[in-house]
Amino acid sequence: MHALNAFLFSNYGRQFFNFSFKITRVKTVLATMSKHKLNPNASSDQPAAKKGYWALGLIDSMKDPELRVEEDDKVVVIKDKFPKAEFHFLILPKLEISGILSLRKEHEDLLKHMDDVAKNMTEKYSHKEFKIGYHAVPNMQRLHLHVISTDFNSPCLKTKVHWNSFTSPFFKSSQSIRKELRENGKIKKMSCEECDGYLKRPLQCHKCKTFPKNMPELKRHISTHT
DNA sequence: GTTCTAGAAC
DNA sequence: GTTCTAGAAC
Repeated sequence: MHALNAFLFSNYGRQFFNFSFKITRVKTVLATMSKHKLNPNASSDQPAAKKGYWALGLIDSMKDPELRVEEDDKVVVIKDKFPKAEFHFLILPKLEISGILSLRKEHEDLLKHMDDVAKNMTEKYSHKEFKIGYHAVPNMQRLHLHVISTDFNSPCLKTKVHWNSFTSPFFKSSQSIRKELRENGKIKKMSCEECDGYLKRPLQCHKCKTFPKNMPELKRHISTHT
């Protein structure tokens, strides 16, 4: 027993566990790859293979009964796994649409339906104010509409990018996306420069003209608005 | 998307 | 010395 303990806490022991941990990760990635059987012909804003297999996480989350809130024949509503506010839902179509850049005229009705489902969710929590929209450049594969309460009170809200992704023009309202699709038949890609500008811009309160100097200060500040 | 952490900022 | 963030790794 002493010998085992000595091994576990020795450098060799640590290295052994590090190694087996890495092997486990490789196995997980391989399992994910075979499970999703990535279709090379599927339309995609940016292939998951290019980003990493974590980008497929939403497709698994849709099936997770722990996260699933409700569904109908066209969409699934889930709780965001790392909510950035007290209420943070995602509405995902059952149809395989990788993201907003894959949207076409034929999806107009689906988007209206997603919007209706979103509004219906907010009515359940009518004491709260919500934002309903899409990230201009999402990291996760599969179209998802964010329904998020504007308290932004959550331990998962940690970084400037988190904040700006919901409070700058990087967050495109469902209304504006639907309008663009209606008028142009597709959604124009936001340039990397424009994205970066929004995501890296200085912190600004979403309700007043306060510019907190860092995240802890921002979180203290926004708590005064509730 | 998150986690981890080096080094910047305080 | 501690807090905070940005960037790499996953």
